[in-house]
Amino acid sequence: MRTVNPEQHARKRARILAAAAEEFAANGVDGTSTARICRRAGIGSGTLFHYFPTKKAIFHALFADDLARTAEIRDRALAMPDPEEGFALLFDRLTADLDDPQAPGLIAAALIQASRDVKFAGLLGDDEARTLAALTTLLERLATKGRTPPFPPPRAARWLVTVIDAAYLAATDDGYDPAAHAAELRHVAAWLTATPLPPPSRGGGHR
Amino acid sequence: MRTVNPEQHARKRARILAAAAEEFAANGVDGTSTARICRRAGIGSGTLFHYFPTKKAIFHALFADDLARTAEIRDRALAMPDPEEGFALLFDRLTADLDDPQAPGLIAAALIQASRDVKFAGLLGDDEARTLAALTTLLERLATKGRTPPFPPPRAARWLVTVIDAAYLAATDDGYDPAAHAAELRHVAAWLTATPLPPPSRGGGHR
DNA sequence: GTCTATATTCAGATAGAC
DNA sequence: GTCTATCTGAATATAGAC
Repeated sequence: MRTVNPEQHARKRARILAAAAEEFAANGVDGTSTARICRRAGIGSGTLFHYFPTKKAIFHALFADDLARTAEIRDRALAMPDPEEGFALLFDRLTADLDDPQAPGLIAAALIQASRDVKFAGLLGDDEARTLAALTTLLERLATKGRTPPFPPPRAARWLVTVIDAAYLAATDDGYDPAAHAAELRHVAAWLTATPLPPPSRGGGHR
Repeated sequence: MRTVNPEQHARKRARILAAAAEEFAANGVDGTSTARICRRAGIGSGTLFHYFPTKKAIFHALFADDLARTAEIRDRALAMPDPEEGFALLFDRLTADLDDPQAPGLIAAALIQASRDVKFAGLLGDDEARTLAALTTLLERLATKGRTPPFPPPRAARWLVTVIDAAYLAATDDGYDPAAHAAELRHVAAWLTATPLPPPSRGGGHR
């Protein structure tokens, strides 16, 4: 009998997700029809529902894949003996997609989805809570080394996340220069955390 | 013959817009049916389309009303002899809706709409460009008084707007305290602009 | 009320692994 | 040769703008 080829399956799944991301980023969840995703992915509608049970599930998968990788890096950062290194690692991850032109649209779509889809809200909320906790811990460790940010660690962590989110949104502006923007963001983050950030580790984004 | 009562007309129009704002903020444009707006506004669908030609037009009106008032205040701020006072006035306006729970949803809806609706994108883009220009001018005037922000005025203005946008989005967090948040935002803004901001002028928001 | 758009289903066709 | 993964496109039923 025929068996499932995991590699092939994963490839096609990724292709569908890429097509869906483009559509969702441009038109939101409700503004995207499954037919458009199919057309862009070059498949029939039956195939789409062979890989994902519902349109909502496609959107969930798009984020779940990403959040899983973030969780990994978060743990790695917390396990590092040097908090400065850990902080830099996590910061790099959180800003890795700054040059992804789809980011603003996907964030907007996610915001709306979260207000209507409890499960999805939990997915995002959980991740955010863990990220805030990790950043707080790292900032507390840095504080014992004499680094005192303008706000107490939990609030500094909150503002850091806020500013990073803001940086993603600003990618909609015209005349947007990812490199210059990233450099400025490092400057703002350094002030917020009283921690100089080393130049970004080359190696590129991850999507 | 029966004539229109302008006051009554405006009242009902405002009521429809309020209902629409609530729905759009929670479900986005595509996720909101005109039927839901009608139900919430307590009117029939015929009435809705008597006041607005299309669903899109309702969304436009929601923002156009607000942007017109912002434009007014922007001009007033630029005309002030003391740039510090002008800056404070404009800043207060830009942050006036921070305690509006609908703000995050409406911003998300606007982001998606802007990517699909050229006219709407123009509406927002125009306003943003004017606001950036006004802030830049004010920061330049402040610079001549010895206030030197961490970035040159156009970039400092850009970051200020970006951070304010982000502050609106952060209003989705639980445990969100508008007052504390606003105070911290003032601190961040003061650093970004090298300008101490006086305590917010009481008088409340405007929506 | 009308008329269009669209998520999801289904009955079937093809083809690779055993 | 059989069994199942994979894929298709028409059919359905429902919702929603106007």
